[in-house]
Amino acid sequence: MGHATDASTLPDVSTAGEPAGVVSRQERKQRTRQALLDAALDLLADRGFASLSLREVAKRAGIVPTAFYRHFSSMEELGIALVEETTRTLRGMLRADRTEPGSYQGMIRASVHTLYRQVRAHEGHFRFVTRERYAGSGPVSRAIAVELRMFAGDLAVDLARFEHLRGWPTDDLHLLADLIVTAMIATVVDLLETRQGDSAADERTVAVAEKRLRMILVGVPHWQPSAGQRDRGD
Amino acid sequence: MGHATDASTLPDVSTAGEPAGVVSRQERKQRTRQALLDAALDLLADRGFASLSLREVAKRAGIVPTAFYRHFSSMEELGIALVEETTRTLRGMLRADRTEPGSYQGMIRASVHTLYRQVRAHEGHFRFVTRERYAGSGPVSRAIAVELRMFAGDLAVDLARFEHLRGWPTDDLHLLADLIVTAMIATVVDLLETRQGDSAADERTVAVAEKRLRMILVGVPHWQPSAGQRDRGD
DNA sequence: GATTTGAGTGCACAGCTGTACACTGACCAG
DNA sequence: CTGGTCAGTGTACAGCTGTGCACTCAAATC
Repeated sequence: MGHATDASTLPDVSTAGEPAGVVSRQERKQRTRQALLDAALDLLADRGFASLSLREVAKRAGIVPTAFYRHFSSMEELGIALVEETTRTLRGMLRADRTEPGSYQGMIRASVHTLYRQVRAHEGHFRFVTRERYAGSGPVSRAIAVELRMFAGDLAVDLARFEHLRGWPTDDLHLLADLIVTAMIATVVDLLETRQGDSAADERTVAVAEKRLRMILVGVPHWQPSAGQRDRGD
Repeated sequence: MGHATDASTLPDVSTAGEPAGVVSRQERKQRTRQALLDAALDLLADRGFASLSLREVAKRAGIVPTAFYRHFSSMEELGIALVEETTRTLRGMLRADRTEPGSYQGMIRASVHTLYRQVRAHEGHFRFVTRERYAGSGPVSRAIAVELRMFAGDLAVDLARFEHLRGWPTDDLHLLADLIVTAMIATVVDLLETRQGDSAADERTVAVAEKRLRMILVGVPHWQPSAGQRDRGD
């Protein structure tokens, strides 16, 4: 990408109809930026983010270490960009899965399916996020925590539209939403542990994911909001 | 501990009634070993295990880097020892909390209280374990996974003694057990995020933990084992 | 066409890393 | 008293780390 023989940049023909090889300067920059993100993700396949060095990422992206700073002021900033990349579209997709609140069952199936497709399409991203979620007190973990809180917030709002949940206090609603988000994360982990390509195992994992959510939600109609504290013995 | 002026080793009086300063050789060794574990835990207060160097740990423990190998063949081995230290007593304590299966409520309260005391008494250990749980594919993460599976296994066995759960298939039982273990881990994380010393906040966190477990368990009597798949619309 | 901008280069530096090697000296068994 | 064991020492080395600095040279701007 740097000093090598690069025949793609023709002398004239400045702005034609967006051909593959010819690029503006800022487009070229963004391409290198993406190369850095992709390089980092590659290296993160079997290691933690903290053990990742700037030099390593730069080398794999095909640039010299010091050029890294033209794109990110630190590795942490790159990490945050990776978090954003992961959740950018997913949040909206999951919200869409709950637009018409029919049955829990339908909502569960749609959400799990969306999550499944998204994880399989971007394994590296989700492996990174689930790993870094608790891995330290750095800015990356904090960014992930913020994103997850937004997921849970979205969900709490949507849950409030359901029959049995209409009367629940906000605290209980958020507790349930957190429980569901946690279950979804567990599903992500399950999927990442399932060897890719084994579609039978995938179906099993998805079935377990749906069952897990049903198990959480089956109690909803029988929960008495914040009455609590009494030992009812069963 | 090494060449420094060490007045504690008196010339004679070999094996008296276990005074503090006088030690056998293997006892001295084990003391250094413990110093290494403690040093590692100190350093892990705000960083990931992977970013921990052998030299650093050795220095904080008061020995020279190469002496580290007298105790552990690698940092990974030390990490595994830390995992073991964390779960060694806890597993039995939690089992004891479920010896007489009275009510869910009692079981919940006892378990949460045990976990609470244990976390507060060994914050560093639990911070380490919750962080490293997903942090990579290394031997440490694997050791943690094994321990957690044992916790869940214990729990599944004990759950099988309860009224409504007697007829459940093993799969469903394990799913429920995993759900509960996950909730307990979430509680650990909550406790570690709660500033230590704020007893009011502690009580709130414990209350949330109990409520979360109740929310999971309230559905148990209404779950129809593996009937599933049908969309029952609520 | 002349000038400015800025992505990427190459070198340099101090500081850290794991670990090989030969060593010391206190403890312990004979 | 003698000799072996072994926890801990000190030196050394190659390889990696982040980042400062002066640079090139194509693209963008005037």
